[in-house]
Amino acid sequence: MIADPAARRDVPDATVARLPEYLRALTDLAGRGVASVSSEELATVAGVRSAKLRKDLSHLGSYGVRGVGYEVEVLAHEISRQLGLAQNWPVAIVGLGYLGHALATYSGFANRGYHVVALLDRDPEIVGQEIAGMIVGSVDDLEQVVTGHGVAIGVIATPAASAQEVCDRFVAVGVRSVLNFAPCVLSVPQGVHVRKVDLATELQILAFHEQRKTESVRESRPLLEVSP
Amino acid sequence: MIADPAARRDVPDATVARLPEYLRALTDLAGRGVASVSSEELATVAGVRSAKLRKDLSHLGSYGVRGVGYEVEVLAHEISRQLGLAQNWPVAIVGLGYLGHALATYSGFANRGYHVVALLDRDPEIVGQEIAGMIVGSVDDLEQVVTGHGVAIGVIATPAASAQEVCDRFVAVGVRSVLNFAPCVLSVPQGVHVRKVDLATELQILAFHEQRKTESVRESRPLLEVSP
DNA sequence: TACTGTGAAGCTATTCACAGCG
DNA sequence: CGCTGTGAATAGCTTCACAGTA
Repeated sequence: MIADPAARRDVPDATVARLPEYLRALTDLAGRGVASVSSEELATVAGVRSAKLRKDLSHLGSYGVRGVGYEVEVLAHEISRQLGLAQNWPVAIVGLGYLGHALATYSGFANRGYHVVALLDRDPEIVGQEIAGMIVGSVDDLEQVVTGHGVAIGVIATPAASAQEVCDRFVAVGVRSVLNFAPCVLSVPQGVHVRKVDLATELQILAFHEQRKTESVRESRPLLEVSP
Repeated sequence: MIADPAARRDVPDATVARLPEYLRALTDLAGRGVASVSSEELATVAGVRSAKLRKDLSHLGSYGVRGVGYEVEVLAHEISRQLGLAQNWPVAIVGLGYLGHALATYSGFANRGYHVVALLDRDPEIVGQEIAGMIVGSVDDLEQVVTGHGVAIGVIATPAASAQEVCDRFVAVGVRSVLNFAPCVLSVPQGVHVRKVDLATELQILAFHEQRKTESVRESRPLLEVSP
């Protein structure tokens, strides 16, 4: 085995997706003065099963003490490091409708390793406004802003019709990570990461399950058969 | 077979999670006057592989024509039906900070089978304001509002500290589907569905990958070779 | 022919259950 | 002893490849 703490093991995507939640849980515990937790306790706070938590953490290395548990500070620091939260990533937000506005003022960003360095919009009514202590700039200056601030992550909160164009411009000046709130698929070259969040999608998934619950109560019979 | 409410592994979760995206793609195509698509074309618009699309659709039944493709209208209708979008689910939003505001005005909801019937907040400064054509009510009236409008889905956009309490009150008056934007884990009884969206989580996942890219550039060596 | 629908194979993720260690 | 870390077992998801069909 390798002693190098920076040794890059392969961390599964499913695990990566849960690390922020573990970090959030650990931060909560630290705030309440808890110094040490078992996998069972931490799993409860994070909303997963303890076996899954232990397996996930095992991909990062061995940061627990057998018979005791995990030191909250140590583990929080390690997860932060792996997520790269020490680096204060410069973020630019394009599109300052209500959602962009919400993102710009979201304290969760500043507190967790991100630094919103630019707000851009196309609408002359919005350009020049002050939001979250920053002046909204024109999307025309996107390239200059990205280059000037070394923006690493681009957030797209525009209508769907503009999203691909904004994305292309981000990519053209070197942005390789994009968070897309517009309800459309973005096409990007290899090596660029896009994550998509669609608020309506989430509601639709809930509605699917809600409908099943309602149906099974109404019909009180299995959904098996449909005659053709 | 018995009408066991737990006996529903009909449509896999992973498939359900993609149905809204397929529907969005189909709606786009319909808007552009396209009447028929192949799985290849639809998959491209939806951002997946055609084999996955076909497998997903096969869980809903057989709505394509071999040698031809899918009729856009027919397939859109079928997915809508399965997602329960004909039912115009009544939704209540609690917490009208910027995010709640964004959700209340999000046209994606009204257009896709949801009906926001109530906005509630705790802050007397916000109660009484008009947002998206509705008057914000007091969270004190939550029970009355939920019962009166038959709210099926509760959206929580409050700070983390209030989220569990709001959730408990939703559940106590019969809400079984909750969309949680607060950065905390909600505990709910069996049979209640919670979906969580955390904006900071999404950024952290991107940052993880961004960091890996940056590291591998800095070190400029392939990820394979690790000397033991 | 050109496409869908689907078994089967391959992969990834989760859970189990216990060895290993403080 | 109690708890972590992990191989092994299981479950779930994706991809392949082609049989089946309008």
